[in-house]
Amino acid sequence: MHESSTQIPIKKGQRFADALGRKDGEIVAARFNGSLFDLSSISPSDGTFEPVNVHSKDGMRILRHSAAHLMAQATLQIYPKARLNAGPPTEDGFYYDIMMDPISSEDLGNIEKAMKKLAEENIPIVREEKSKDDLLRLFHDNPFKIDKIRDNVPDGSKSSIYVQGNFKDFCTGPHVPSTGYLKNVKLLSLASTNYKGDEKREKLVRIYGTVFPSDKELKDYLKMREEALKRDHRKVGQEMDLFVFSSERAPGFPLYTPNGTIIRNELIAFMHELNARNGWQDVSTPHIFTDTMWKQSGHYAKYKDNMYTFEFKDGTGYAVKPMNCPGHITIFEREPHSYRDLPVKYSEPGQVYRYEKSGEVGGLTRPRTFTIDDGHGFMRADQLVDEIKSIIEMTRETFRLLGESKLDFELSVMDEDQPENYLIEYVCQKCGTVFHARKVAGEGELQCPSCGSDEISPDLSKWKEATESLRTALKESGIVYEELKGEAAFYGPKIDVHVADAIGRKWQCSTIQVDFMMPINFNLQYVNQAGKKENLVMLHRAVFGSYERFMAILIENFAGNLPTWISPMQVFIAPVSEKYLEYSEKVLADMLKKGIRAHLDRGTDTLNKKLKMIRSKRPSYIVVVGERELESGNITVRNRKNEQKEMTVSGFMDAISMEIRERSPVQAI
RNA sequence: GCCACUGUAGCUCAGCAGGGAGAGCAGCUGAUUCGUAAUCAGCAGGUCGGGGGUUCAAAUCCCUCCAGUGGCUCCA
Repeated sequence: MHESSTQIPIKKGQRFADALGRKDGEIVAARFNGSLFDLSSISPSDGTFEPVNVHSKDGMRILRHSAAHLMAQATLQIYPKARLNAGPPTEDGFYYDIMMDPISSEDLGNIEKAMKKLAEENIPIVREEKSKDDLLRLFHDNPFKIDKIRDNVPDGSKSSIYVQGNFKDFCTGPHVPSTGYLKNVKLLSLASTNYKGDEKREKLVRIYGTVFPSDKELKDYLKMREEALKRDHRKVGQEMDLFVFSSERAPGFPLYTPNGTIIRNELIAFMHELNARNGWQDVSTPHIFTDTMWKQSGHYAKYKDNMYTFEFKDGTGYAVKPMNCPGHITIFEREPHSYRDLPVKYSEPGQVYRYEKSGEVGGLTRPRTFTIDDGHGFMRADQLVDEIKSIIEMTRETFRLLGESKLDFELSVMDEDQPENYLIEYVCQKCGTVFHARKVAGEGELQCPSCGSDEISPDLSKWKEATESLRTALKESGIVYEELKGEAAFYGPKIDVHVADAIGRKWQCSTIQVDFMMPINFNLQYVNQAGKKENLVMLHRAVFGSYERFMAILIENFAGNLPTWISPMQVFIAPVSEKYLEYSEKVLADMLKKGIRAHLDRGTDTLNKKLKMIRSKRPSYIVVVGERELESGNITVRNRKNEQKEMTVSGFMDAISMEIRERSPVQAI
């Protein structure tokens, strides 16, 4: 991205465009005193401004926001009855939400055509200041805009609209100077959404598109998008024969083939070692528990609709587990714990089942059963920071498996203005009882469970302490993170790590959650130094997140060309002809004996054909055996970069074994 | 769950203004015994997602259900 820091002097009352002097199609706005202005705007005072290049982050946002307006203009031309809601820029394009009759992807072409025509006409985009009353009058036939004007413009003050030809939109801008800047647009997809994300509100059509400063950049982007689709784990998984879905027998439930199971097992083995090194003990729990447990844990109250439940013929209610924590708690509870024992940390590859609504299921990133590398730590509050730091370090080590990958850390904290969303500690002012509760909307005021008084006051100190522990751990680990207010789980604050897939969608992988609820629900305590029982804190953590989702990201990250240690086919042996089968069998047997996942092609195809056909299975190394090798007793090895080398069998096996042992992301040969 | 699109052989896809269900690859058989991204020939393979309707006749038109894809909502 192009970031400039050139400063240009400007006088009060002068237009930015005039001060800029030269005509430069790359400059789309001006930054003055930290705010963005249209080039056609007048400077409010003397000073200097920075020209905003279209290739800068702000420049692209302005370009895309302007393209959203252009799309709205074109849409209104074709569908005059349409009503616009909002059209912001996104990370790689823009969208506009519009209330209109559903349209099809063919209609998108027409809108795009109309947009290009308007861009060709190079219509000036003009900002106009209007009073609130004028705004309400101008947009009287659009309830969404009226809402926005009422919400955002204080009485008696002014705001702006942007006008291009016969089109106007309520908007603070800034925008590019004219529609001519928006020639390289492409409409990408259609979706539906509801006003304010509320499914009870109006249904809107969302049209996605993108725009670039030049035709070449647009073409490059579209090409990149196409390439990304080829890396989709569902496609690669099919080619490599890793998993299957049976839409009739198990919709949304992945079944792993032998190849896929190899990847899964390697990941599980990695996590087993990482856990052991960090003091997490392996446990194993059943998939089904009686409903008494789910009632106690609170899962029934909140998630019963998303759980697979059934009643056995003896009348007992059961549920397939949607989470592993109650199981781990059941193990923890088996004996009393001294403060000296803590932390106690249990982990397991715990397979859970959650009913995801039909439109939400998809591939391995959102299946209906998945296996969490689930860990539950039982500890004292003073141990939180160190334990969280340790998990953060585990996260870093784990994601190094992907080579270069960008991790987004998020800290989700409570919104203190909405205490009803959280489980909070309350103190009764009358009798002094301390209790935990979650205010439920519409259920009236909370009362003290022992004296019935409603003179109770919330005590947020535990929440604050937990949040501060997470913050401290992040800071001391040197992590740059984003803090999201109101995103905390109802039982505690959390850290989430997001990783992007092939098409740029962000998926939550690692998570570290402080939990107040479970220790209360299950009355989990330890005996302190004074011999008194004390509440403990629970830490839920997953490093991969789920094996399914991590596998998807792993596949997409490497486009299926996995590091050798986790590659289902580490070596593919291709004899030049059947004459060399006997020698090939010997080479294969040697490798299998060493634990190398080698596969021999015993078919009668030509060498060319064998190599062509195995391509989609993405073997780490290809070994060719023919007359030369038979005579020398060697093999010819070809790596992923298509580099060839003749080696002794033992030399190759030593090198690849080392590579596998080290879980190296790069090839040794 | 909501909106749009899609569903034909193991895979990729053609056929769809109604009238014989097709191709390439994979598979099987035979010939070829081959040096780094497809040797040749033959054979076999399908309830056209399921159900209902319109029609003399439906893969094709209509309705409905299911599933998949992209979004929205949700994601303990």
